[in-house]
Amino acid sequence: MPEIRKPQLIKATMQAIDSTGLQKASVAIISRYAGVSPAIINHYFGGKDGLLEATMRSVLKDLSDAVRDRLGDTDPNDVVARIKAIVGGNFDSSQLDSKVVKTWLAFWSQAMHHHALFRLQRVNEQRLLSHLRRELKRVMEPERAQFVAQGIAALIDGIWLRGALTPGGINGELAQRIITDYLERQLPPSAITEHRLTRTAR
Amino acid sequence: MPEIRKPQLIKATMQAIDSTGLQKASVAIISRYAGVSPAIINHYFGGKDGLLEATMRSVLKDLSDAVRDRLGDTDPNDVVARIKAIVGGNFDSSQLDSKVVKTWLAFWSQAMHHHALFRLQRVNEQRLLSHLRRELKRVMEPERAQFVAQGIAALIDGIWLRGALTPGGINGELAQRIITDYLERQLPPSAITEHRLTRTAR
DNA sequence: TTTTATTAAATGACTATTTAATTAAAAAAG
DNA sequence: CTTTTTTAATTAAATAGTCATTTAATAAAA
Repeated sequence: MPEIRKPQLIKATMQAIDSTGLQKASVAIISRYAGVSPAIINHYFGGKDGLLEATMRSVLKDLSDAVRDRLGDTDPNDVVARIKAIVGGNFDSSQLDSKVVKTWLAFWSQAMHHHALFRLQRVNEQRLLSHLRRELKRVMEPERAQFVAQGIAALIDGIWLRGALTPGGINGELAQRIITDYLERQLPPSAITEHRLTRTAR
Repeated sequence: MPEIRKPQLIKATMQAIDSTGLQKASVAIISRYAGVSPAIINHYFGGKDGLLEATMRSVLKDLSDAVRDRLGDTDPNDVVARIKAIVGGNFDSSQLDSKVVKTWLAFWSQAMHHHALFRLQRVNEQRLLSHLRRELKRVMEPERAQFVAQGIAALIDGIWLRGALTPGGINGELAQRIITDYLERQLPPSAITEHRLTRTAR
């Protein structure tokens, strides 16, 4: 029993949001994108809300996967590389697609009035902070690590948000440069040395 | 002929967005907040779109005013103070109000599908960048000034966006600390000295 | 008297969801 | 294997409601 309809409808939801905005993404329009009857949304998701929640879950999972994959490819002791992996995951090409960007933003504003979406978004927000803090704590005091983590997280979201409004879209490469620059100016000299030694030693 | 209705309806629009979200902010609900008939929205704004555009204009103007006021109180030669004024304006108490934050975010996501709103938002985005760049160019090379301006702008928007999802709201004081810290690490030593001398000299 | 402000009511289009019916697939029984 | 029975998938149509906007009328102001 291959559940083909659910991903199909989630993709259609993102297409609808991309082309007309969440405001006008009615079940009629979404189901038309998927080439099925509107009633099928209720059958598989229990209603429009269920579909929207599932769509957001899907977007969050893709981001989470992109970060996890990149972290898996780094030396567990190379703090700088790991932070760059986290940043890179957030600016992965899968995250820069217009469909995905507009869906993200739509849900971000929607989350403030929808308990379920709010909770999802908040977990995601805290996870980014937690990932960054865990790495930073290895090269600076905890309090400072928390501070810098908030800075990096803000840079990620801010660059992403500003890019969403730019006609050309998000410049992932520039994003990496800005955040790497920030990170290097925050690291104590000892951490940079340690990092380089570690990398050389392997 | 005191045009009392327009600001009244704009305020009602923000109240509606604050309590139910833009999605459900119908002309019926908005006009109920204002205590008038729905038809009056068409009379004064030509339609719902006109009202939304006017509301966004109002929000943008409040931000612009907050920045301009603070810039007016600084020494034109004190670069650091002026950048802090720009940042401070963006985190002015008027900008941290729940009504305003939710309205901002709603329009941000709406702008992608609405020519008029997109243009407004983009002008605002570019103005922040331009303000920052103008100041930074006095203490670093133009190319670097552009780079740092993008960093500060991203930090402002990122902290603001993340704060919007936080139950406690935006922490304006922490925002200033993070951004000031960023700025100080970007300034060449000469600029810091210059700044301090200028301030002492007055 | 002419214009402006305001509203109640009507309009027609669109909303999400439900119902009932139909088709296709899977399971069970022969 | 077939045939029958049961379950799941899918839809067209109906429902009840909300949407923004228009119309026509009334009240107020100029």
